[in-house]
Amino acid sequence: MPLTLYDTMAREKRAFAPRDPKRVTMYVCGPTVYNYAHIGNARPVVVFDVLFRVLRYLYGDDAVLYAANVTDVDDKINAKAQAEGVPIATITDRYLAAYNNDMAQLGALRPTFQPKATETMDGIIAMIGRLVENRAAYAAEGHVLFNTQAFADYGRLSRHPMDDMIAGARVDIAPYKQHPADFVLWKPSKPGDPVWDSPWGQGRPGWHIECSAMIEEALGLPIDIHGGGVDLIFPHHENEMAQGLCADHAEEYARFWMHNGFLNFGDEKMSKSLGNVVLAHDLVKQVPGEALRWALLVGHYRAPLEWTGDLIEQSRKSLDRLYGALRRAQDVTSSTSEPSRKFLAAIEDDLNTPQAMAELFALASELETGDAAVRARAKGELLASGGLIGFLQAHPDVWFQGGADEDLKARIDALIVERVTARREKDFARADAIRAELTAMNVEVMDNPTGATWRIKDPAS
RNA sequence: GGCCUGGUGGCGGAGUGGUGACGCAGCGGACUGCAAAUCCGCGCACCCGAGUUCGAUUCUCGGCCAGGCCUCCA
Repeated sequence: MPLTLYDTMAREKRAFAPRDPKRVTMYVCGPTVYNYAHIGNARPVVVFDVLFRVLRYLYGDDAVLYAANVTDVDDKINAKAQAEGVPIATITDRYLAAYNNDMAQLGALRPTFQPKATETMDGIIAMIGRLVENRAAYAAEGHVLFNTQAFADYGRLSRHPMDDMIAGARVDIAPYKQHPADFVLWKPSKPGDPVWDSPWGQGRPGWHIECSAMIEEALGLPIDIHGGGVDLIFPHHENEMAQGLCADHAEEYARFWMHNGFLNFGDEKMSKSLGNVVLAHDLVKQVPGEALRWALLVGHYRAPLEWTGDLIEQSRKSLDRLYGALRRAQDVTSSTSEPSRKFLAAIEDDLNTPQAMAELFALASELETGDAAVRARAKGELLASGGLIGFLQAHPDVWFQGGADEDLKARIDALIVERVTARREKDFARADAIRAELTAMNVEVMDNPTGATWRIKDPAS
């Protein structure tokens, strides 16, 4: 079963084969680090993390090179730095550290490369130079602009015919532009903002050029997969590709273009306990990161996703089901460490995570009801399948303990022991009293023939 | 106005030209000192209209609705 991916350029699913199976390359547009990332920013991170993991599984961990850039030159960063009276690096360092931390909580592996715009400045300037040399760009009034007329395929990715772009109501016509669709590669900085020297005067790069330069530097053209949110198709990816191709007279930029759907925020659906929390940075403090990851993958990556408190609740409960099955099967020894065929087939079909998750539940059922051989296989497949896309790697007890600290756990365990004894002696009044006490501590007791297990009922509250 | 997605049961969400995926919630039963979990079973969904077809939720056309993008903003 080959990996099939939907390619935005072709507008259809295509069988994926890397140019070089020993060197699979992927680039995804990363964050601008001027604030904490909101959960919408986390969607592409998680989606492409799944792809990263699948590629590593298929081609080997060392064969996959994944680059995600960090935009650390930006007006919003400048504004924040000025407001706080600190260098921009203070701002960008702070939010990049938080970003990496938050994304790790969502189970995202660190990309192989995480290039920064500020550290790619030489490459950016060199690339602009080549574009000017190739007559694909021109300097005017301290700006350098990309000459869209020089690139016949401009508009091909986004399917925006040139005429439309001129006819569009929101075209900004600046006097120094040769064509309304031309876009900036280099521009003067505003007073007080950071500047870099260039052959066209002091200034800073435009938004799109940094990605082109980073791809060239970190991976080299053409790359196998380029990812990002749908909102980036135009103009960002269109421009990025135009620059990259024209600078090097290259034929091909990205062999597969992949775009994840937007994450929308339901109007008033957020549950009370979660308020209107939309920052990933805040969410990971209140909800297990794995549940958030589940929520982000519960729909297909290309479909829009409505972000609601209910979605988060359901996601946590779905994981309860899976971890519950594993908890009840702690005495079972896995007989395999490979994902199930059905699971793999689903995930290789353009990352059909909803169907892959359904297979996880099917495996959980087998684990509950099968004979010894079935259970051993099901446990192994459940763990391996879940693990392939970043789930179910915690110990079940830890999942259900919901982050309780050692002191609390000790107190709960003591009560559990006491209650088990009371039940054994048929002192049900005492057993019920202890249950009530535990309930007051937000702990739910689950009896079984040999003793009892427990869980924190709602880690968020 | 242009381009592009999508409209599936109480909710989320796959999929398919012809026996209602899967999860959450709900209902009935088994199990259980109680409870939870688990197990067994239940609900008869596919925006509207026309067409193709023996048969369409699935294909075609039209309509309605929702969402996205249409340049310096990630």
